[in-house]
Amino acid sequence: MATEQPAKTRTTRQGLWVLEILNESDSFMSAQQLHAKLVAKEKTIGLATIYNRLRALAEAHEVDVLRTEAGEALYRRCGVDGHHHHLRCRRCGNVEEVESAQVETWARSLAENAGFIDISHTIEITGICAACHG
Amino acid sequence: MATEQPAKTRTTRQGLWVLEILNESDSFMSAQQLHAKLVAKEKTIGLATIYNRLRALAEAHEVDVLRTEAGEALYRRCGVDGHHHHLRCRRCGNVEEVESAQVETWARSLAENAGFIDISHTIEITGICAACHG
DNA sequence: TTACTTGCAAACGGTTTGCATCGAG
DNA sequence: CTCGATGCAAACCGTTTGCAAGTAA
Repeated sequence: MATEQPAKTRTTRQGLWVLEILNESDSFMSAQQLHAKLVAKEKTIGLATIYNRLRALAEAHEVDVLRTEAGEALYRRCGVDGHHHHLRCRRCGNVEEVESAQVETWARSLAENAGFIDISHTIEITGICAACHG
Repeated sequence: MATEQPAKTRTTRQGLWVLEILNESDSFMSAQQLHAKLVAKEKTIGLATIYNRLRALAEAHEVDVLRTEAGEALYRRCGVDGHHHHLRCRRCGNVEEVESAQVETWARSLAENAGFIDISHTIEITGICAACHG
């Protein structure tokens, strides 16, 4: 393994703040929510910077990205190791993680059988959670 | 309490055009692509109308909607009966349909066990197809 | 006739970008 | 000192909406 250092990302105060917030939370958040959290912490940072950092992190696969039905992007720090999917309540927005080796296998072999390579997949299950329809 | 009005959608020339295009194609398309196809057929119709129709159709579950990574909405006529998912090539954009009762069951029971109701799900598998990496 | 539909144009909301300035290396 | 990072403001882009005119029922 090469001691790859192509990541020429400079260490800036703002960049660290963004990571800090991402690390503090274990659920998806939008760029604007992240910005709000920093403002709440009295950190001065521009929205543009957040979008820049987030895009860089996404390209480097350091965060996972998903889109809400409204077209808004949600980000979350997500180790490449723990691949999983989400069960989200459409009412309260709460997200639970979901894993299933079976489904992972199904998706992979299906695509392989079709001659695909470099396979990836996304699964989103939504509904109204018990607390919300109780 | 509920003054339920049934679908009181008027039959208009434009509404029919939109359905016509949706019926002609068996793959997802954006509102703008749909508009372009109508223009190509010398049909005069406003983009706003297409968005209106499409939104109404989506609310009535007459079309399926999904979002591209770029946040653009794609629509497709899709009978409620034939629920299926997609295997898409990231290079050529080709889409194949995929079905699996197993996975449908898995998704449903998973959400039910978590106490969810009104469950729905989306699965997107992507990769590079045989023709593209051959 | 009634009131839903159309469609132009303007508003919107999330995201990206131009560019002058800041600051890490 | 250099060159990437920052962030305000403005551009972008897909989508929604206000409203006057058109039209199905």
